[in-house]
Amino acid sequence: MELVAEFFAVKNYALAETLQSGQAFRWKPSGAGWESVLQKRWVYLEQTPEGFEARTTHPPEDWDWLRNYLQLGVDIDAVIASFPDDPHMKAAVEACRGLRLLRQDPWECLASFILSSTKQIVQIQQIIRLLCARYGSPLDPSAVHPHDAAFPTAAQIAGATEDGLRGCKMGFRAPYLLATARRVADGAVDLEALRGMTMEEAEARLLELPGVGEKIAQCVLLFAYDFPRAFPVDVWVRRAVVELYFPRRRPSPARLRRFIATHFGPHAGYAQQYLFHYMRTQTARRGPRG
DNA sequence: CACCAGGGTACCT
DNA sequence: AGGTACCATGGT
Repeated sequence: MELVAEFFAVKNYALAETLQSGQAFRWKPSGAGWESVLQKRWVYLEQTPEGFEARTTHPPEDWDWLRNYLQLGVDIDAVIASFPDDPHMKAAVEACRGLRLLRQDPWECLASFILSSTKQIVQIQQIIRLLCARYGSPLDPSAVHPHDAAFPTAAQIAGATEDGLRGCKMGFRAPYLLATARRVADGAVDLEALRGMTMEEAEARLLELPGVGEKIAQCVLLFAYDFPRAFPVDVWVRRAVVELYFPRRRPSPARLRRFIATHFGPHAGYAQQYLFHYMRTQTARRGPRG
């Protein structure tokens, strides 16, 4: 078994924060870096002063799959420069300059966020670990960690039972994941077709799926597709926007939606991720109410 | 023990 | 359109 290594030069890429920022759930610390499984490949990443080093099995013809996943072509300074010029966004950027958005596989992203509802990130990671081990295809036995498995396909989950999925600790989310997996597996929904749609069309398709509401739809649009204005609003982001921008009187849901849709600019999704990270690290272990 | 977690759904006004 | 109970599970 042979490992292949490659160096990537990149500035302002906060690798650790990005991989643990609640977008993707399969990265775990390993040595001086991080490891995960992308598609059918085991991957290791380690930050260096000039960028980072990547290692993988199965010599790839090229590294485009990793460049795309890590979004190395994004000019993060231009993205940050597009944020609204207000003290709250400045503080969020200062808290972690270099936080990035990943570009994930649509099915893995969709399934992962169906499992995310009212769960803490560590628990989502645990559920997905069980799901992959029990339903995903094992990687090549010559891999670095022969027990690692790919994220299960929609067809693999569609072939499971609700009780079997509940055995992965996902509770009431099991019937949602099962029903959505069946719709994807039988072709009732084509996740690839969403790439050519407007954000509104793509969101409408996602909202048809069981267990997918506005928040999860926005997560998939932002983390798996190319919709930079998608803006997932979870409890942390809602708290951030309300406390920072509406300190006196809490806004009506309609007012809040209108503000979010207009205030954060063409890269609103990045702004959201900075606010999420800022809020979560500032108030870590201090309790939700601060 | 009470409360919370990258929510969605059914059902109420 | 806006509000609420309920849905499992594990952590604090």
